[in-house]
Amino acid sequence: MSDRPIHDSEAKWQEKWEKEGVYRAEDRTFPDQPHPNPLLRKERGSKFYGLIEFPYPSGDGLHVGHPRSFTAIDIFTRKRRMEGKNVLYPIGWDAFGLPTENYAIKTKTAPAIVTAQNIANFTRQLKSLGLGFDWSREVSTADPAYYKWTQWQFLQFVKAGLAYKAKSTINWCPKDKIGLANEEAQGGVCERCGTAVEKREKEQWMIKITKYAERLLKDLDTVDYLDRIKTQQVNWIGKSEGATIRFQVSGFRFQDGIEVFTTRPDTISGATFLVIAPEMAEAWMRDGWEPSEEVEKYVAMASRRSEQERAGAEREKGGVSSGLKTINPATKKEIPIWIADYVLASYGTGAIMAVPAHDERDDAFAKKFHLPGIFVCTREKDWSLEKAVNRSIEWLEKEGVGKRATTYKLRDWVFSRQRYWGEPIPLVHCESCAKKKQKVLLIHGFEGSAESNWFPWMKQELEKHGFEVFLPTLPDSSHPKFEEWMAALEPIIKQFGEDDIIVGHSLGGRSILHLLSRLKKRIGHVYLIAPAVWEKPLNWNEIKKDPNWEGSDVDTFRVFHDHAVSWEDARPYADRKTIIFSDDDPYVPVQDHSTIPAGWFIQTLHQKGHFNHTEYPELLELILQSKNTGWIPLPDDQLPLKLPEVEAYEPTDTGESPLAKIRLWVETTCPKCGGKAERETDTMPNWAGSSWYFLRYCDPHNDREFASPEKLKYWMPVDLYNGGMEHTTLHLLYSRFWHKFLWDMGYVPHECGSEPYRSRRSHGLILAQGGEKMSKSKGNVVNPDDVVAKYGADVFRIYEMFMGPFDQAVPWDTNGIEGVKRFLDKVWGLFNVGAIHELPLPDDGLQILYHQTVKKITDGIDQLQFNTCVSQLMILTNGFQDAGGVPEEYREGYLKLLAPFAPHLTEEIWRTQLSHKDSIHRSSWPSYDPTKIKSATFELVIQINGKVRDRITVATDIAEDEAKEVVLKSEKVLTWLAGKSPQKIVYVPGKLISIVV
RNA sequence: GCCCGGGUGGCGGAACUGGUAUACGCGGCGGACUUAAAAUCCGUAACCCGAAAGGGUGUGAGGGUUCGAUUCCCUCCCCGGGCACCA
Repeated sequence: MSDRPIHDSEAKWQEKWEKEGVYRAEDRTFPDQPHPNPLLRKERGSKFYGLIEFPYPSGDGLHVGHPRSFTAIDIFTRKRRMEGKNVLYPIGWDAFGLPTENYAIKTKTAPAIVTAQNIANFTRQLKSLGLGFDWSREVSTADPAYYKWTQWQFLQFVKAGLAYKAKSTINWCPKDKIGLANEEAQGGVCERCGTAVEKREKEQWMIKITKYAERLLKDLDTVDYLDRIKTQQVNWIGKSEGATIRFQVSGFRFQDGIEVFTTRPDTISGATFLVIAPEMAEAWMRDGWEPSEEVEKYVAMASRRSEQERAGAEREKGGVSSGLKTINPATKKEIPIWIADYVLASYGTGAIMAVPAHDERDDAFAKKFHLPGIFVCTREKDWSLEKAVNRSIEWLEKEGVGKRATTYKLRDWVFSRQRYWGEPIPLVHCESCAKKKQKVLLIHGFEGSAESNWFPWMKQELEKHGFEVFLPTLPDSSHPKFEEWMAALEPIIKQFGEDDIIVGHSLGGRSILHLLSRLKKRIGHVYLIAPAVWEKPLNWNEIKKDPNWEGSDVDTFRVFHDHAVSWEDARPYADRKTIIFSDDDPYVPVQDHSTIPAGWFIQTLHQKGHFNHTEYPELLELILQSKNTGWIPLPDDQLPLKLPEVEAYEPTDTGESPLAKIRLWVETTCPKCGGKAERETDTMPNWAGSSWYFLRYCDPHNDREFASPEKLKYWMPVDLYNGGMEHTTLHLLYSRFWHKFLWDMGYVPHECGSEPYRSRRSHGLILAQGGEKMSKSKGNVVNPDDVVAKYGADVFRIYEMFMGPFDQAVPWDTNGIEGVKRFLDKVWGLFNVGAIHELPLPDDGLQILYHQTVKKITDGIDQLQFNTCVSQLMILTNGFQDAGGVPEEYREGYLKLLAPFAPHLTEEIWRTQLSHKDSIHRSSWPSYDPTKIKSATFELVIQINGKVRDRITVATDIAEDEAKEVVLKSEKVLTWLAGKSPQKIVYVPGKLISIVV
């Protein structure tokens, strides 16, 4: 018997597979309509998209943890391929990031060069493992052809008003000299180096992920994630429902009072004082409040303290009286206002009402500062908590002192990094554009006027914010003539430019589409509010009968409406385009991107009616997002904005990115006005490029779009996504959010669904031999290269699957791997013993074992139970060995079951010994015969008083009476019964008989 | 403190909707082959009592439901992970 071929054979097949394109995914067209609920959609159509978190190509090379996840999904996708699916299993590089930059600083090598070297090494390592990646789709986030689209997508956030620059307190790591997101500074220490973070004020780009909090929470119901992953997401989003209550402040010149958030408004009578966060007090001081010296001292001290110190071990509550008083609206009693840092500025409203009787923290604070803690229970004894809360909110709303409110722990995403090795943020700051006065044109609808609905209010509000507002009453709006309206509007728009804004309601919204495509003039931002553009052709006879339209001149409206509009034609002439629907509108139903082409940002406000009220603060808020800040997006044709080459990568002590030092790069011209402008010097975080890479895999070489809608429609959503638990809060949340936004914009086709991952699983860590974490400093790191060199890839793969349950942490065991090697040696031996004509014929036992194994592997892989799959394959292998060989009729099936686990060895046997031309990995998955899984007889277990006393072999289909009869005759049973008669006999078919005496 | 996991032989771990606890692998022990060793193969193995047949005990601890509990319920202990002054 020859030795099992390893290294030469493995390398040979790896090359051959690549040449033959065995793992190449084939782009096809979208075959069928997916079910609207992704959970029920299952794996639709002919495709299967399996995804692993693309690795960060660190200088240390592949860790043994990477192959655990990669091999698992490799096995899964190989099986799907053999089941006839068109499989996409791609690989790429999360290539931007700090370690590379730090290495570059140390060695004075360009990060791009370091990255290229690391990628080459990772590629070599991954290829040596025989993973069935489609290498033709390889992407790298640091490749300008890739980050062009990361930048472009970021600009879509800017244009939709979801990105903004704000001065915020950031977590500053003094060692790495970098601002960290809250998520990266958990526990008050830097995630990377463990140094305690400081608080610093810095202008940062932020993305409004909080706007998506509710959807990110609710849509978890539509995906199949591991429960603990869902739980972590839910906790991270941290929704709480309750009320905001406004407390009037006597003697303070800000008339708005103080708003607090509480989940227990029913306890308001017990509120004996208010507490505000020091940051709030600081803000008041900036606005002119002059507190006592003591307060000033306290606030200054609190702002110096880091989050970590504030949340520190003892949690000794500090605070100071503000000297201000307010009135408890329930008891009408005067209560004091305190300032204390146990109240967080960033949660709720930054202020609380303290109810010592109900809240431990308030109680501790009250005791320490000798504040009153009266207990007044407003809750009727038999009310549930929910009812009490609801009643109290009703009372607050009736009194006009408070209202129902929901808050989330989730904060906006701090998107800026003051570092070199990341995507440059493609914005320039133009002083002269910032100063320009912007025009707004408000267009009313059918039967409207400058005095109707919310127009007068909106005009006034916008003027307060410095806009020049045009609000014409259009001719004869009850009997609108198309050309007359156009003639009234066109001269106004002719004065408009790329900074200006048009807002149209209903028929006015429809008119915007006409105006843009007629005038072909570029406008800044258009808002179509419940635009009179319907998804389906209108049935005019029905409209005439509709009571909502009663008394209206439907015929004239119809003539106007017959002038066709096109979303597509209008699209190029407005830089930003927002459509707003009300979700309960009698005239205009909510539309989505199945009818409106990509590029329009569709928002649905939870409003009743057709926007006929006099005030809409939400609309105002949206329009104010178009207010020019002087930050100008680069036009698409100037993307990618490439990272300039620099000599020194050190971040600066001032907190600015190294890019700020390159004046030649920073100084540029404004793409809008052509004047002098300066580039943004911050770069994007790692989370940016990894938020959409799964979309790029669908169409990795596209240079006109980040991915074509056709390809996205075919491949998305990802069917199975596996990654580490360390990414279940941040990466998973960010990428879900990013994807939802692109979906909202229509760039991800509607058919894909708004959730990127149909299912998400997680693998456990691989620990070092003793059970502790692997780390370089402990010197207990196992290098995959060494394992592959010694045993080959097949053994390495199977060992990693066999170690323990996939989702649990397991320690590496040098001895354990030997068993796997023996297993594959045995397999090889089975195909090398004697001549083929000496093969045994299958007996009953072997037949059952084979069919059971097929079933077990078929189900087991789908459930990611790889460890038990391997043991079952070992059992079958032992069975064949005992029988003296593999019976002819099981040879191919057996090999195929093994193929996903040991792709090289099985291919070697398949092609060399069984003389197949095509790869085993493109063969079909074996099936089993359910009737051959059960044996004709089984061992009936006999229990007497719960103890096993005998076993009798009986026919599988034995009847209950017959079984009982046989059992009661058994000698052992008679002995144990000792003459007594059974009180009860329980029969479990196919299993046992339990006799109670 | 709160929320998730998880505690099964010497070790990694199996056990379907409650139904023979310890599959498979490692390691151990005994044997075969060999001059010898390695490799391979065969056998053995939870613990206690017993020469054996056999009996008893046993899935972190205690209790409960059940003819029957690793599995379901209650209380508690330990380990791992996440969140943590979130009003």
